[in-house]
Amino acid sequence: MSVLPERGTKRSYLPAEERRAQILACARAVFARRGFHVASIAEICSAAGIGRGTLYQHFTNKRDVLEAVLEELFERVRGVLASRQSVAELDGAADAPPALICAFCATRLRRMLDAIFHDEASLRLVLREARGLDGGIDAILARIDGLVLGAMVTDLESARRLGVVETAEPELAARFLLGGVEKLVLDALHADAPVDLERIVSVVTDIQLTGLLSERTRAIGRRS
Amino acid sequence: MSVLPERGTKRSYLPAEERRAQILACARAVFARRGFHVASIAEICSAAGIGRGTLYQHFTNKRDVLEAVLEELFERVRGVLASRQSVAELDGAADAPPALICAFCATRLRRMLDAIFHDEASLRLVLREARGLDGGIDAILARIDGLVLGAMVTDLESARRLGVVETAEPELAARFLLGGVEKLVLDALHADAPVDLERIVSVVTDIQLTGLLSERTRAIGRRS
Amino acid sequence: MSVLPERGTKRSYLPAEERRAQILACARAVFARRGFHVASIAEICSAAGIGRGTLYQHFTNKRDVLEAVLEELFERVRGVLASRQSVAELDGAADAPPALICAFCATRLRRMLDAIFHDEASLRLVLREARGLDGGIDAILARIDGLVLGAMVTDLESARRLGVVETAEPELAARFLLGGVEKLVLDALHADAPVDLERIVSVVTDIQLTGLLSERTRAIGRRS
Amino acid sequence: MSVLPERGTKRSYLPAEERRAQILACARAVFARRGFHVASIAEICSAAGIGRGTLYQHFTNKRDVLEAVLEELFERVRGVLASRQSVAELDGAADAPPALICAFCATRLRRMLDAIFHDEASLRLVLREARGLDGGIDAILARIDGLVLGAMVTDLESARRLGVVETAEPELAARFLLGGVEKLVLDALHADAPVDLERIVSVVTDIQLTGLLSERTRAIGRRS
DNA sequence: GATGAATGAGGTTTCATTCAT
DNA sequence: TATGAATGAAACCTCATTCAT
Repeated sequence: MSVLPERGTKRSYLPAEERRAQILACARAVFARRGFHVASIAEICSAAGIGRGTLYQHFTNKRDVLEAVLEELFERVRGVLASRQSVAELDGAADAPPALICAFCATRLRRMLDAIFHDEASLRLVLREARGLDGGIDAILARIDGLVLGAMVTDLESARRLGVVETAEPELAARFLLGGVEKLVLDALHADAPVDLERIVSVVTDIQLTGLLSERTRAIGRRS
Repeated sequence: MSVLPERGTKRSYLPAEERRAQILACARAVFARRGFHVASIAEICSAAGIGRGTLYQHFTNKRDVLEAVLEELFERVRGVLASRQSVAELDGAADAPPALICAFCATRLRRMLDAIFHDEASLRLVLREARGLDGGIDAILARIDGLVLGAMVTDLESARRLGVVETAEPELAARFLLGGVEKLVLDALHADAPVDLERIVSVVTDIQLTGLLSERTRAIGRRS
Repeated sequence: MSVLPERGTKRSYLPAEERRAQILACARAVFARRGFHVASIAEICSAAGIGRGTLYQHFTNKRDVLEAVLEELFERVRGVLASRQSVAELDGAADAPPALICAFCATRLRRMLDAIFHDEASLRLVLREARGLDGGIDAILARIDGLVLGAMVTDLESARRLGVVETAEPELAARFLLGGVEKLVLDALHADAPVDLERIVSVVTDIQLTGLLSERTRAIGRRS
Repeated sequence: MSVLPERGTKRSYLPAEERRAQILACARAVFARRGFHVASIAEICSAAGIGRGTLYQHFTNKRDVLEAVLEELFERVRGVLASRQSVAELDGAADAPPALICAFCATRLRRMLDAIFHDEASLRLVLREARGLDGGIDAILARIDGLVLGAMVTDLESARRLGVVETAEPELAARFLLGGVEKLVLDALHADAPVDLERIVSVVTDIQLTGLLSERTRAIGRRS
């Protein structure tokens, strides 16, 4: 992850833009691996192969660095969401069988999450970075969350309009789903297991759409 | 939350046991409010109305204090779970209508979560405390998580044996549910809104058991 | 000036009050010798024979230390001025010969300046410490100045009421005198010469009271 | 005060001589406004509209910049003093009335001070710049002081030879006068009031020449 | 048991100065 | 000649921990 300069060179010169981006990349990795508080500026700088002072020519603060990392992530997520096709445009969904719908939803969810969970670093950052730091960090994390939830809610409402799902509280349902996925991902991270987003998403979509009740029990419900 | 000594007394003497418990109570509050890294020993001590040195007669470390707080929580959760009635013992469940089952599950889940979410402090602690600190903290958090998940999995398997639910992956399902609840609780905390655990649990149980799909779509599924 | 702990002792314990006073004494010396910006906290601490952290248990800031030093000086000057006898009470002054009056004024001025110029350290501090630091430093320096000027103005006005002096602008006259003394003292300090306050004050008082004009020229003035 | 390059030009090329002079002008302003320690190289450079590296092609040091600024000032003062008419050449002074002499002295003093206090920047620089920096800065400030004091002493001695003034210690008298003026100017600066050098000089000259004693008291002196 | 003064490692941040372009 | 990216020494400050009282 770290981008060290060529061996033997004392200094490496980069245009400000590039240097900033490089620092951001290293910072993301370090923050993700160690957490904001434990990570030190020195760590980030040595990961980037630069002196400590250099970092401060591009960022005013340690917090500013984290903010920039998250801002970048925010932009990426926004970009991905903006370029998605609207569910509403899908015709014929109303008459599709459940299995097909599940598959479609899973894929669609997967795509979106890929934007956030683009790399393990971003993922760890968003999921477990200590909230409660002063300044804009909470706000950005909230904005990212809002972006994702908003997209999910939009989808749910479109689906409801198509008659595919029924839910009185799309907000809650979206949050619930997202929370469930996050937990599964976190646990995988925590166990140092590879994150099989594909499988997680498909299982989770299935549960949320179909529900856990057995067909037998449902039948009892329909009878009464 | 802080347990200050009587006014006017310079020093207050307490038997070791009590003092330890008192410190723990204050520490839980402070850690919850500020997070492990941001909270300072001084903060905890002044909340407890004691000198900084006193804390070190009962704990070896800042980390040790957090560990003790979590250990205490762990014991409480274990106690609650140990005293629960087994689902397996419930007869007649197999023929109950879905609505009744949902209500039952919701209540049961609610009871368990109450143990962890006993007070806002415990709750914030478990949900957002930065993982990744060296030492036993991760382990304890994992043990608490395991306790809860274990209970949920046991319930799910009992229910499956009764023919009430169908799930190939009770582990995943349990984690998913727990994650969803946690997210909803966290978001409420984060918005400084009161945590309406009652409502959260009931909505969430409903979604997970019944699923979001409309009856119309399900019918299509049954036809094919 | 530095108050080092006994040799061989690792730590020396002092009641907060005393430690604070000791640090202040050392800080005054160091600030005086090196100037606020050049002086470092480390310097002050090693002069006081304490660790760097100890200083920060008594002061919040480097600036706070300087402020405290100056505040102390302010209080000392105020005390001295408060205990002075009023000029107005002196009877018979109206008919005293000029030489006597000069001597009296010189002594009185000397007493007052002794309070400020109590030691070389205070003196250097007040006279040449960089003004323009944010915070209360300017204000305290101004208050000290005001104290001294106020006392001088009061004296001048009493003297005028007694018919001993004539001046339309006691404010200006006082500032002028004080400025003149300060310059002479500064120059002495600067040349590393001992500051003969006795002589400076007497010469300066003489010039300001009597004036430089020759008796011959004055006579011309009286004639016309 | 800053001499910015033409708008739209990325780089502006100047012959070394001019660039140096331009930097000096900006540096004088910045040092005056902020003080040597607080002023930063970056500040000076951005005031001059140049890159930080450029400054180091004309000066070796931050200190070197201040030295150059002061050296320039020194030369200007020397020039002004060199072109003054000698007091000794003035005839008839011996029989002039005191008021006329005061007026003459005030004007003459005013002229000289104008050279130093040419602009507010120079003035602040000379009066309050922290002494005690290693290197030649103290020396230059002392040389400037010496220049002015020398001129004043010469004047005083000429006047004494003409019988206009009486003073055993022209050195002290000159310093005293200069100190008094400086204080008044500093206080005005400090209060952000405009510096009315005209008035300051005339009041101060009057006090120093005539003295504060009332005519009544003087008469007592003459009698005895 | 309790205290709070003392400590210093360790972190962040600044800024004069260098140097490749 | 001009630039501004890079540097790292050095400063300030925090705070968990120790220890004499």
